[in-house]
Amino acid sequence: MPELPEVETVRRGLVPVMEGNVIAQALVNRPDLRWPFPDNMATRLTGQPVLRLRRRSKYILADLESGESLLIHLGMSGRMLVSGDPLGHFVHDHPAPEKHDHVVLNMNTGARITFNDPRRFGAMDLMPTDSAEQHPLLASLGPEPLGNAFSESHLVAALQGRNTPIKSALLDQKIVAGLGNIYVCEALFRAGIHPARKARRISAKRIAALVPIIRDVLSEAIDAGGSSLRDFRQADGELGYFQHRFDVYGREGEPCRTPGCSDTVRRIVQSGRSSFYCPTCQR
DNA sequence: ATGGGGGCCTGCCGGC
DNA sequence: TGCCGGCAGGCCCCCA
Repeated sequence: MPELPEVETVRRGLVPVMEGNVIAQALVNRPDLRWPFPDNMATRLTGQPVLRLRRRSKYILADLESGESLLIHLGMSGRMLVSGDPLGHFVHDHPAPEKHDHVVLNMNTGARITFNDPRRFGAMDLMPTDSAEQHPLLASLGPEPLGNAFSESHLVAALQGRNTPIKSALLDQKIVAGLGNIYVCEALFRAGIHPARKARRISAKRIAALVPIIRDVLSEAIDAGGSSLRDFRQADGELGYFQHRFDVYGREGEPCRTPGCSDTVRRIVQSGRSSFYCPTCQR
Protein backbone atom coordinates (compact mmCIF):
# COMPACT_ATOMS: atom_id res chain seq x y z
CA MET A 1 0.00 0.00 0.00
CA PRO A 2 2.74 2.26 -1.00
CA GLU A 3 3.07 5.98 -1.34
CA LEU A 4 6.24 7.71 -2.46
CA PRO A 5 8.37 6.81 0.62
CA GLU A 6 7.48 3.12 0.43
CA VAL A 7 8.16 3.01 -3.32
CA GLU A 8 11.50 4.74 -2.81
CA THR A 9 12.35 2.23 -0.09
CA VAL A 10 11.53 -0.64 -2.45
CA ARG A 11 13.65 0.95 -5.18
CA ARG A 12 16.63 1.31 -2.87
CA GLY A 13 16.27 -2.26 -1.77
CA LEU A 14 16.19 -3.48 -5.36
CA VAL A 15 19.21 -1.47 -6.53
CA PRO A 16 21.90 -3.86 -5.20
CA VAL A 17 19.97 -6.86 -6.52
CA MET A 18 19.11 -5.56 -9.99
CA GLU A 19 21.33 -2.70 -11.10
CA GLY A 20 24.25 -3.94 -13.18
CA ASN A 21 22.86 -7.48 -13.21
CA VAL A 22 21.01 -9.47 -15.84
CA ILE A 23 17.44 -10.74 -15.78
CA ALA A 24 18.31 -14.34 -16.61
CA GLN A 25 14.68 -15.41 -16.74
CA ALA A 26 11.34 -13.67 -16.37
CA LEU A 27 8.26 -15.69 -15.42
CA VAL A 28 4.83 -14.15 -15.97
CA ASN A 29 2.05 -16.14 -14.31
CA ARG A 30 -1.04 -14.35 -15.60
CA PRO A 31 -1.92 -12.09 -18.54
CA ASP A 32 -2.54 -8.91 -16.59
CA LEU A 33 -2.67 -6.98 -13.37
CA ARG A 34 -4.80 -3.85 -13.55
CA TRP A 35 -4.16 -3.79 -17.30
CA PRO A 36 -2.90 -6.44 -19.70
CA PHE A 37 0.86 -6.89 -19.66
CA PRO A 38 2.59 -5.73 -22.85
CA ASP A 39 3.04 -8.27 -25.63
CA ASN A 40 5.81 -10.79 -25.01
CA MET A 41 6.79 -9.18 -21.72
CA ALA A 42 8.68 -12.23 -20.46
CA THR A 43 10.69 -12.47 -23.68
CA ARG A 44 11.48 -8.76 -23.70
CA LEU A 45 12.77 -8.97 -20.13
CA THR A 46 14.69 -12.23 -20.35
CA GLY A 47 18.40 -11.75 -20.95
CA GLN A 48 18.27 -8.01 -20.36
CA PRO A 49 20.92 -6.26 -18.27
CA VAL A 50 19.39 -3.69 -15.92
CA LEU A 51 21.28 -0.45 -16.37
CA ARG A 52 19.52 1.69 -13.78
CA LEU A 53 16.57 1.75 -11.40
CA ARG A 54 14.75 5.04 -11.18
CA ARG A 55 11.62 6.31 -9.48
CA ARG A 56 9.01 8.76 -10.73
CA SER A 57 6.22 9.46 -8.25
CA LYS A 58 4.97 6.04 -7.12
CA TYR A 59 6.42 4.25 -10.16
CA ILE A 60 9.70 2.34 -10.40
CA LEU A 61 11.44 2.36 -13.79
CA ALA A 62 14.06 -0.23 -14.68
CA ASP A 63 16.11 0.90 -17.69
CA LEU A 64 17.16 -2.10 -19.77
CA GLU A 65 20.02 -2.48 -22.22
CA SER A 66 17.50 -3.06 -25.03
CA GLY A 67 16.45 0.58 -24.83
CA GLU A 68 13.20 -0.28 -23.13
CA SER A 69 12.21 0.52 -19.56
CA LEU A 70 10.12 -1.67 -17.31
CA LEU A 71 7.51 0.33 -15.41
CA ILE A 72 6.43 -1.14 -12.08
CA HIS A 73 3.50 0.11 -10.05
CA LEU A 74 2.66 -1.52 -6.74
CA GLY A 75 -0.93 -0.32 -6.58
CA MET A 76 -2.43 -0.79 -3.14
CA SER A 77 -1.23 -4.25 -2.19
CA GLY A 78 1.84 -4.90 -4.35
CA ARG A 79 4.96 -6.25 -2.63
CA MET A 80 8.46 -7.12 -3.74
CA LEU A 81 10.14 -10.13 -2.21
CA VAL A 82 13.86 -10.66 -2.65
CA SER A 83 15.40 -14.06 -2.04
CA GLY A 84 18.51 -16.01 -2.92
CA ASP A 85 20.61 -12.85 -2.90
CA PRO A 86 24.29 -13.86 -3.00
CA LEU A 87 25.26 -10.51 -1.49
CA GLY A 88 23.64 -11.75 1.69
CA HIS A 89 21.34 -8.80 2.06
CA PHE A 90 18.23 -10.95 1.99
CA VAL A 91 17.24 -14.49 2.81
CA HIS A 92 19.32 -16.95 0.87
CA ASP A 93 16.82 -19.71 0.21
CA HIS A 94 13.95 -19.22 -2.17
CA PRO A 95 10.67 -19.45 -0.25
CA ALA A 96 7.82 -21.61 -1.48
CA PRO A 97 5.67 -19.85 -4.10
CA GLU A 98 2.65 -18.09 -2.68
CA LYS A 99 -0.77 -17.16 -3.93
CA HIS A 100 -0.68 -13.95 -5.99
CA ASP A 101 2.97 -14.31 -7.06
CA HIS A 102 2.34 -12.78 -10.49
CA VAL A 103 5.79 -12.03 -11.89
CA VAL A 104 9.15 -13.60 -10.96
CA LEU A 105 12.52 -12.26 -12.08
CA ASN A 106 15.45 -14.67 -11.71
CA MET A 107 18.68 -12.71 -11.88
CA ASN A 108 21.96 -14.08 -13.23
CA THR A 109 23.41 -13.73 -9.73
CA GLY A 110 20.96 -16.25 -8.27
CA ALA A 111 18.81 -13.56 -6.69
CA ARG A 112 15.07 -13.73 -7.26
CA ILE A 113 12.57 -10.87 -7.20
CA THR A 114 8.93 -11.87 -6.76
CA PHE A 115 6.10 -9.41 -7.39
CA ASN A 116 3.08 -10.40 -5.27
CA ASP A 117 -0.14 -8.38 -5.47
CA PRO A 118 -3.41 -9.81 -4.07
CA ARG A 119 -5.67 -6.97 -5.17
CA ARG A 120 -4.03 -6.57 -8.57
CA PHE A 121 -4.30 -2.79 -8.60
CA GLY A 122 -0.64 -2.81 -9.57
CA ALA A 123 0.75 -2.62 -13.09
CA MET A 124 3.73 -3.43 -15.27
CA ASP A 125 4.48 -2.07 -18.70
CA LEU A 126 7.34 -1.67 -21.14
CA MET A 127 8.17 1.49 -23.09
CA PRO A 128 11.09 3.10 -24.87
CA THR A 129 13.45 4.58 -22.28
CA ASP A 130 13.96 7.76 -24.27
CA SER A 131 10.26 8.58 -24.26
CA ALA A 132 9.38 7.23 -20.83
CA GLU A 133 8.06 10.60 -19.72
CA GLN A 134 5.41 10.36 -22.43
CA HIS A 135 3.94 7.17 -21.00
CA PRO A 136 0.23 7.73 -20.28
CA LEU A 137 0.74 7.01 -16.59
CA LEU A 138 3.61 9.50 -16.31
CA ALA A 139 2.77 12.21 -18.82
CA SER A 140 0.51 14.37 -16.67
CA LEU A 141 2.25 13.96 -13.32
CA GLY A 142 3.15 17.10 -11.40
CA PRO A 143 6.59 17.79 -9.95
CA GLU A 144 8.45 15.44 -7.65
CA PRO A 145 7.88 16.74 -4.11
CA LEU A 146 11.53 16.21 -3.21
CA GLY A 147 12.80 17.95 -6.34
CA ASN A 148 13.51 21.60 -7.12
CA ALA A 149 10.45 22.00 -9.35
CA PHE A 150 8.20 21.59 -6.32
CA SER A 151 8.53 25.16 -5.15
CA GLU A 152 6.43 27.43 -3.03
CA SER A 153 5.47 29.46 -6.10
CA HIS A 154 4.44 26.28 -7.92
CA LEU A 155 2.11 25.14 -5.15
CA VAL A 156 0.60 28.59 -4.63
CA ALA A 157 -0.08 28.88 -8.37
CA ALA A 158 -1.43 25.34 -8.65
CA LEU A 159 -3.91 25.87 -5.81
CA GLN A 160 -4.93 29.34 -6.90
CA GLY A 161 -8.70 29.55 -7.23
CA ARG A 162 -9.19 25.84 -6.68
CA ASN A 163 -12.52 25.19 -5.06
CA THR A 164 -11.66 21.68 -3.95
CA PRO A 165 -10.72 20.73 -0.37
CA ILE A 166 -6.99 20.97 0.26
CA LYS A 167 -7.01 17.26 1.05
CA SER A 168 -8.26 16.41 -2.46
CA ALA A 169 -5.93 18.92 -4.08
CA LEU A 170 -2.84 17.38 -2.50
CA LEU A 171 -3.98 13.92 -3.58
CA ASP A 172 -4.19 15.24 -7.17
CA GLN A 173 -1.06 13.83 -8.82
CA LYS A 174 -1.07 16.66 -11.38
CA ILE A 175 -0.43 19.20 -8.62
CA VAL A 176 2.28 17.24 -6.84
CA ALA A 177 3.25 13.64 -7.54
CA GLY A 178 3.62 10.85 -5.04
CA LEU A 179 1.43 11.86 -2.11
CA GLY A 180 -1.27 9.48 -0.93
CA ASN A 181 -3.82 9.50 1.84
CA ILE A 182 -1.42 8.92 4.73
CA TYR A 183 1.16 11.57 4.01
CA VAL A 184 -1.42 14.18 3.02
CA CYS A 185 -3.05 13.70 6.43
CA GLU A 186 0.31 13.98 8.15
CA ALA A 187 1.40 17.06 6.23
CA LEU A 188 -1.87 18.90 6.86
CA PHE A 189 -1.58 18.15 10.57
CA ARG A 190 1.89 19.64 10.73
CA ALA A 191 0.76 22.63 8.72
CA GLY A 192 -2.26 23.20 10.97
CA ILE A 193 -4.65 23.15 8.01
CA HIS A 194 -8.06 21.49 8.23
CA PRO A 195 -8.40 18.84 5.47
CA ALA A 196 -11.82 20.14 4.40
CA ARG A 197 -10.68 23.73 3.93
CA LYS A 198 -11.07 24.86 0.34
CA ALA A 199 -7.71 25.32 -1.33
CA ARG A 200 -8.52 28.84 -2.54
CA ARG A 201 -9.38 29.93 1.00
CA ILE A 202 -5.86 29.27 2.30
CA SER A 203 -3.42 32.17 2.34
CA ALA A 204 -0.36 32.06 0.11
CA LYS A 205 1.77 32.13 3.22
CA ARG A 206 0.21 28.98 4.63
CA ILE A 207 0.36 27.24 1.24
CA ALA A 208 4.04 28.11 0.99
CA ALA A 209 4.64 26.66 4.45
CA LEU A 210 3.24 23.36 3.22
CA VAL A 211 6.12 22.87 0.80
CA PRO A 212 8.92 22.24 3.32
CA ILE A 213 6.48 20.33 5.53
CA ILE A 214 5.63 17.93 2.70
CA ARG A 215 9.33 17.48 2.00
CA ASP A 216 10.04 16.77 5.67
CA VAL A 217 7.19 14.29 6.09
CA LEU A 218 8.31 12.31 3.04
CA SER A 219 12.02 12.48 3.86
CA GLU A 220 11.47 11.28 7.40
CA ALA A 221 9.37 8.37 6.16
CA ILE A 222 12.05 7.40 3.65
CA ASP A 223 14.65 7.50 6.40
CA ALA A 224 12.45 5.31 8.59
CA GLY A 225 12.01 2.86 5.70
CA GLY A 226 15.73 2.71 5.17
CA SER A 227 16.34 1.75 8.76
CA SER A 228 13.65 -0.91 8.86
CA LEU A 229 14.87 -2.29 5.54
CA ARG A 230 17.90 -3.63 7.38
CA ASP A 231 15.55 -5.59 9.59
CA PHE A 232 13.77 -7.05 6.61
CA ARG A 233 17.07 -8.16 5.15
CA GLN A 234 17.48 -10.35 8.18
CA ALA A 235 13.88 -11.46 8.07
CA ASP A 236 12.14 -12.53 4.89
CA GLY A 237 13.43 -10.25 2.17
CA GLU A 238 10.21 -8.36 1.83
CA LEU A 239 10.66 -4.78 0.73
CA GLY A 240 8.55 -1.74 1.33
CA TYR A 241 6.51 -2.46 4.39
CA PHE A 242 7.61 -0.77 7.53
CA GLN A 243 6.06 0.56 10.65
CA HIS A 244 6.16 4.30 10.83
CA ARG A 245 4.87 6.46 13.59
CA PHE A 246 2.07 8.70 12.38
CA ASP A 247 0.73 11.75 14.20
CA VAL A 248 -2.87 11.46 12.98
CA TYR A 249 -3.26 8.73 10.37
CA GLY A 250 -5.17 5.78 11.80
CA ARG A 251 -5.37 7.40 15.25
CA GLU A 252 -9.10 8.22 15.46
CA GLY A 253 -10.09 8.86 19.08
CA GLU A 254 -6.51 8.93 20.32
CA PRO A 255 -4.96 12.02 21.90
CA CYS A 256 -3.52 14.76 19.71
CA ARG A 257 0.26 14.76 19.90
CA THR A 258 0.63 18.53 19.94
CA PRO A 259 2.15 19.47 23.33
CA GLY A 260 -0.52 21.10 25.48
CA CYS A 261 -3.44 20.06 23.22
CA SER A 262 -6.06 17.99 25.00
CA ASP A 263 -8.19 17.23 21.95
CA THR A 264 -8.47 13.88 20.18
CA VAL A 265 -7.89 12.88 16.57
CA ARG A 266 -11.06 12.82 14.46
CA ARG A 267 -11.92 11.01 11.26
CA ILE A 268 -14.05 12.37 8.45
CA VAL A 269 -14.74 10.91 5.02
CA GLN A 270 -13.88 13.04 2.00
CA SER A 271 -14.52 11.69 -1.51
CA GLY A 272 -14.90 8.27 0.05
CA ARG A 273 -11.53 8.44 1.81
CA SER A 274 -10.76 8.77 5.49
CA SER A 275 -9.12 11.97 6.65
CA PHE A 276 -7.62 12.14 10.13
CA TYR A 277 -7.04 15.47 11.85
CA CYS A 278 -7.11 17.38 15.11
CA PRO A 279 -9.97 19.92 15.13
CA THR A 280 -8.14 22.13 17.62
CA CYS A 281 -4.81 22.24 15.82
CA GLN A 282 -6.12 22.32 12.25
CA ARG A 283 -8.27 25.16 10.96
C1' DA B 1 -11.91 22.77 -17.14
C1' DT B 2 -13.24 21.24 -12.63
C1' DG B 3 -15.09 18.41 -9.04
C1' DG B 4 -17.45 14.36 -7.40
C1' DG B 5 -18.53 9.61 -7.49
C1' DG B 6 -18.15 4.68 -9.06
C1' DG B 7 -15.45 0.76 -9.94
C1' DC B 8 -11.64 -2.38 -10.05
C1' DC B 9 -9.86 -6.72 -6.69
C1' DT B 10 -8.83 -9.52 -2.44
C1' DG B 11 -8.04 -9.85 2.48
C1' DC B 12 -8.93 -8.73 7.05
C1' DC B 13 -11.44 -7.41 11.03
C1' DG B 14 -15.33 -6.71 14.03
C1' DG B 15 -20.08 -7.72 15.08
C1' DC B 16 -23.87 -10.78 15.21
C1' DT C 1 -17.66 -21.29 14.06
C1' DG C 2 -19.53 -18.83 10.00
C1' DC C 3 -21.40 -15.14 7.47
C1' DC C 4 -21.66 -10.19 6.25
C1' DG C 5 -20.66 -5.52 5.95
C1' DG C 6 -17.20 -2.18 6.05
C1' DC C 7 -12.78 -0.86 5.18
C1' DA C 8 -8.02 -0.49 2.95
C1' DG C 9 -2.45 3.81 1.68
C1' DG C 10 -4.25 4.09 -6.07
C1' DC C 11 -5.82 5.32 -10.17
C1' DC C 12 -8.86 5.73 -14.30
C1' DC C 13 -13.16 6.84 -16.23
C1' DC C 14 -17.51 8.98 -16.66
C1' DC C 15 -20.79 12.43 -15.66
C1' DA C 16 -22.78 17.05 -14.47
